[in-house]
Amino acid sequence: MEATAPNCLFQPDPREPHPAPDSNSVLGKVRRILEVFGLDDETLSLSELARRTGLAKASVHRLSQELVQWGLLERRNGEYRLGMRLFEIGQRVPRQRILRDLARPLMIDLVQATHETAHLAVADGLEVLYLDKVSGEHAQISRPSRVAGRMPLHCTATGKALLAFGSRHLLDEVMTAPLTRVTPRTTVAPGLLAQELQKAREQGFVAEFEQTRIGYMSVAIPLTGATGAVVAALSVTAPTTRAKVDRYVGLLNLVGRRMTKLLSAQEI
Amino acid sequence: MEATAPNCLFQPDPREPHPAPDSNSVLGKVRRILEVFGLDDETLSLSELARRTGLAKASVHRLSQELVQWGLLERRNGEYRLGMRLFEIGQRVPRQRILRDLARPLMIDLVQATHETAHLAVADGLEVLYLDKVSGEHAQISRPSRVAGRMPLHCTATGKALLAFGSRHLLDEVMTAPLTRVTPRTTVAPGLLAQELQKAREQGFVAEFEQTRIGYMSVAIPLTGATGAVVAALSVTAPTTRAKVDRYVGLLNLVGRRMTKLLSAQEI
DNA sequence: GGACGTGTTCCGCTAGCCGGACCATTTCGT
DNA sequence: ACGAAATGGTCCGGCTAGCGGAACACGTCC
Repeated sequence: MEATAPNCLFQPDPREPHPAPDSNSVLGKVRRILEVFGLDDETLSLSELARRTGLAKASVHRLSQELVQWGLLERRNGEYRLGMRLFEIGQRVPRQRILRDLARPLMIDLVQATHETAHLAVADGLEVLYLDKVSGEHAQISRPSRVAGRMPLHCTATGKALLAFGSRHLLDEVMTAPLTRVTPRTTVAPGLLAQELQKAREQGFVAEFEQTRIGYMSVAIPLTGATGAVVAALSVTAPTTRAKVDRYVGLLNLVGRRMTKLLSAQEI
Repeated sequence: MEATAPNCLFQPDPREPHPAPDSNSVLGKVRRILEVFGLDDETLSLSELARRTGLAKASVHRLSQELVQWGLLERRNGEYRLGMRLFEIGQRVPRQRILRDLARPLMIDLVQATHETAHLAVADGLEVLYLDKVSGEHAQISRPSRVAGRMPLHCTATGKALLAFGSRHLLDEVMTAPLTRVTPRTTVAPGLLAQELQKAREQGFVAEFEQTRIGYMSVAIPLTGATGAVVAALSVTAPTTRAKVDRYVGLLNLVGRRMTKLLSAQEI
């Protein structure tokens, strides 16, 4: 009954969200193939695919053919890339779709009231996973936050909200792992983080200044589901020069109450 | 060299976008498992999964376990549902991401100018696949169009645009298959459809009235990529009572020109 | 009580997967 | 120009991973 693979010796990424990368099952190979496509690796050749996955060229060829037939992979003059059907199926995942559909109108309200950017995120592993993002009209240059992007839990406002109001177990996991420094102002001392979270629990919200990206700050609140457990977090991000924390907190609380009502009717 | 499976005898759906459903390979089984989750089937039990896929219970059990470990499936008190990682990988598919990222700001402009709903779609099989949707503030009740949803090519404005300006091969395929009637006003006569498409080619846009949904009309234009080929379509949908076709056409053409410039710099 | 339904485990058989070796092209490199 | 070294693609015997019927342990409903 001991799942969660025993291979904890891993350099590249300190504790990834889903363990067990090596497995010579067919599914293991398929997994490797689909996951070597990075966020910006548009296309990969067959040889490149074989090299990165560590699989035999013949195996990659056979499996890729089948994946193309399914639509999970596409072929563009000899190169492979992720296929449209992957997007299609991905849009069906209920946890994401329900949260998104409920939150979207409220996020638009938030953005219209603040002219800044709103984020919706859930915890996945030791990171936040952004489910949606609505940008304000203020032209934002090269903001790297993107939908389905990830960031550490301990440096983002949404992450801290999920930690402060989420399960004890998750917090313990974060505390035992080393806290990576994302910017010079990122909280990397466990004690300090604990203080921040305690303050958050008292205030009901989290504010973070330049801990994720220099020049920007965020305010976040937790969103609770029908059972009362925290299921997601909602945030407003703004340049520090324009930061109006009190206003963001007021608006977020307003939106949060509406969201709680909507979520209590749903099964998440 | 004869790919594309020889099993053309299929009742359930007249020509589905991706052929070859039966295959006793591991990937074939996984495909069945992931695709029996309908648009609204939140969760399925193991037995239900085995029943719908036609696979042995033990096989479903084993594969599902591996899928849960990967994150493509999630388990909620005994029931299975599509997992978050599916959403995450799906957001990476380049064709969708590039089109969406480029079109999103322009779609927001469109919506702010019209207060109606904008759609971005591509052709997939004999259907349009909606990549994105931006709704106007006018409260729209129970509009079933959703992101990653599908509709026949021949009844929607976006679909007709993709047919009129797309590849000859695609048009032939649509013409040979029977044209399903979605509403009483749907064009089901091939000759009439051909006329509509010819008119569209002359005018540079497509308008459709209540052919997809009673009470609503749409105007669409094609979007051309770097090579000059049509890669997607953009539309405005409004209740027939508020329809201002000329205005929508003007705005769409404006946006279309900007989009063409953006797309010509990208590789789609 | 038994007759369902569920999820889970076991285990021997076999077919589906494996991957080294090989081939046909194209693209270098000097 | 000419190999050298890439590339994508195919073949096929060996073997192992996957298969699925059967049996299991629950819970639930007449």
